[in-house]
Amino acid sequence: MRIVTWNVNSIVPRLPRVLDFLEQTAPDVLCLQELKSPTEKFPFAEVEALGYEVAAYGLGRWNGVGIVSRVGLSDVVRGLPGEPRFDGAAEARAIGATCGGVRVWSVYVPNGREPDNPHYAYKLEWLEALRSLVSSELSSSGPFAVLGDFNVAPTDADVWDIAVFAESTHVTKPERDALARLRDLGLSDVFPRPLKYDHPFTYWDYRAGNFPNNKGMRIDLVYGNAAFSGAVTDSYVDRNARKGKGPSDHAPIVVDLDL
DNA sequence: ATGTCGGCCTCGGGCCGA
Repeated sequence: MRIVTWNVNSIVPRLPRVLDFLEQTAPDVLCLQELKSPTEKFPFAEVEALGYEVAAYGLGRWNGVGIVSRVGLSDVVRGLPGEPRFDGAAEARAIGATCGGVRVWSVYVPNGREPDNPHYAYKLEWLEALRSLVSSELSSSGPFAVLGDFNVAPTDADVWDIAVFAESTHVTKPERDALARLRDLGLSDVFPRPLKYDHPFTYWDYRAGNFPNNKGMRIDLVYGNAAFSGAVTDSYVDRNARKGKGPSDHAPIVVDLDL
């Protein structure tokens, strides 16, 4: 089985690339983040024409997540139980489904903005809701994974220059501790291989030539339980999908499993 | 370079979010 996670930075302008990716890379399951589109505006017909089922969850112009599968799509859950709201509004940042016997969650963790911004406290609360969800879902021992844009770089090596992030979110101890608590539940970081350079960054800001200079971050992650991680045969960041005209600012992570 | 994208409101360009 091949499972992919990809923050596409808006599904509508990215659709040609997503369709091409589905044909070329042929994932069985594709977890999407940052649809930037309400559910009803998802391009269902174009994706379904390639033989996939779609579960999308979008509540407006921001956020939005989805799961695309050609190996079944059942027991869909939209949102995390007990998730916090931001500024009084619900946001579409998590969707779960069972695909080909694997329980999969596609997540788009809040950015946090700055450490003193209310969005940062919201981010930590959201990660705690994710921890509760994972804790409850791990009572079953089948293959399970949370994949997506975590907006946290787990270690200093996961940013191109830690000095640049001295006053920033994505690298603070509370954020990293939240990831550690997820791992403590029995998940492990399925660490992908890079296709180029020595570190598998997954995100490069559009500005200032960050991508050609490889000024990237590893903030898209695959956290799997033992049944999932033990079945992994390969994992890589498809940085080729970040190249050319009209890319997302994130690259997909491709995970192959003996499942 | 405060550097680039994308959505939205609204039809030119500003604002917000990342």
